[in-house]
Amino acid sequence: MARKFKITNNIRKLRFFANEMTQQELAKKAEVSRQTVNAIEASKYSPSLELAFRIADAFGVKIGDVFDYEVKGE
Amino acid sequence: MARKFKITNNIRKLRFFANEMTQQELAKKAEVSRQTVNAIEASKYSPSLELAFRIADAFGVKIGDVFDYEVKGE
DNA sequence: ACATTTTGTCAAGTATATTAGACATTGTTT
DNA sequence: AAACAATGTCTAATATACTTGACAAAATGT
Repeated sequence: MARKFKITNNIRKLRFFANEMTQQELAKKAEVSRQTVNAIEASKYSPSLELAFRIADAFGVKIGDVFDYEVKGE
Repeated sequence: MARKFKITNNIRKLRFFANEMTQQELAKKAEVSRQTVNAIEASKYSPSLELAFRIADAFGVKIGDVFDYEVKGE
């Protein structure tokens, strides 16, 4: 019955540790719009796998270091 | 100017090592249609991050063990 | 206090992922 | 050879991601 997953991310923390990189800068590095970065950081929706990779790349980390997922309820 | 990425995957190999698990079975485990599994395995398009996580989960491995990406040219 | 930057948010449009149904092809089993 | 399972592929519909433009709110700098 369609287990539900919730995807979480550490974008805020990663920006902080990257000398408080701005959403705008991240957007530029990942070649995506600022609004999209904002929405993803706020978990409004989850990105495509492609964008997820580009974001990880912008921080120089692995995709698993940016995004994680949890199975909701069991 | 919009670097191009290509996403690759090891689904075929992972199915093989999982006792030749069928696309149908993988589809069921990842709660996705068989056609989608087929298309993704053949790199016709890349999945959503959510589905990428579910596929990794179906094999009991990390997302980076299923998908990888390469920067095209440079 | 004023100006500037950063973030949050909305709406409407475009692009891409995912679906179901159907059928052809290939490989396997009897 | 006939039956069956697995894969490949197409089409049309629906869902979700992503875009631009614009404006308000919050934070930061002078």
